[in-house]
Amino acid sequence: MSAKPVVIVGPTASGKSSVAMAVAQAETSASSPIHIVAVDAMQVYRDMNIGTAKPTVADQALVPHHCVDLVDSHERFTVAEFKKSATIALESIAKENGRALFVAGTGLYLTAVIDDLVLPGEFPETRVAIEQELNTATLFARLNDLDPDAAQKIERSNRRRIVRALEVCIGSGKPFSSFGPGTSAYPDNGVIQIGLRWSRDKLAQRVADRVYAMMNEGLLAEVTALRNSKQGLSRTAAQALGYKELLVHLDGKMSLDEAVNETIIHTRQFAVRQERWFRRDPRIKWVSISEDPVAEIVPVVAKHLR
RNA sequence: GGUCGGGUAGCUCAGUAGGCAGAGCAUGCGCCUGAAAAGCGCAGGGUCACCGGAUCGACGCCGGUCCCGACCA
Repeated sequence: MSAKPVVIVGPTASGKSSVAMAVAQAETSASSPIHIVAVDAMQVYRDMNIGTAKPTVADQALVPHHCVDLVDSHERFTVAEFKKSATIALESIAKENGRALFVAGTGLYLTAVIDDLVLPGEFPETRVAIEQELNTATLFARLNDLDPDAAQKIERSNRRRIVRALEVCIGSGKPFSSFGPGTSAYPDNGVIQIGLRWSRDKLAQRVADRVYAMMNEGLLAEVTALRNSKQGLSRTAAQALGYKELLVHLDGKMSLDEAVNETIIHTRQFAVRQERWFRRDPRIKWVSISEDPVAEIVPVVAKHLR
């Protein structure tokens, strides 16, 4: 990494983006402007704006943003592309003598960048061959044979992780575990991370409020347009919260009310999963918020940006 | 008013020819390297509507009460 960013982490609907905007505008030293980098697996897709809570055009005009709108919504996108884009963004920010402020909701993407995860590469033909085997237990046994260290860290029912580990072992000829300690190493990387923490009840309320607000802003129309586009949505984009559920509704398999309620539940669950991911990282400085994230957090972030 | 269903976990519902009460979802907790807004695991949770009866033993059988639904009048 060229320059050390300051990172704001927190679950969805915690108010990360508004904090970042406020910080960036408060710190308008012309010599070293703040750039916001979105570390978010869904804001990378163009034309998915309302449901991903993407920074608005107005916000993007006020403060330079990075890692937003990187690909079309029918395209495949993975951590590797993200890591590349974020690295390029950091370089260009450094070149402009700016300061990078990360707004991070996707833990894996953040780790990939700030802890410089080594991505072992992809081996598509190998993967296809592995996928032929339908019995996950058999795959697990094979992995346990090739790379016992990796197998030990994976639940034997987690087909997804088993397949990927096997893909790397067979494709690269080296054990998956030889590529590094993984996502839970938490090395001292010098990056300051500040976490926004809400009580569960308040966060749940904010999630529900935000989903209703998105509906009022026209999320249904946005999803309808994407659904009608010739290329459709990529596998990943089609799983985005709010989009996934509204697509089911548009297929006539669920009422609109149900789809909205499901979106609220799934978003709440996602927020909890994000909290669980981030709270394992001992390097994060947590700040509890009771009412107003901007008022309560901006001073903390600003202090670290000096 | 009558007949027939039904009342079991927060929700939707299984269940037992009487023998320690189940699933899915939700909730809590944990895991996480190319789909990560994804994926996987573990856990808590019940006066089986209420009252009485027969039985060694009742969520189940018998009698009554109260609720809900459908149909009939």
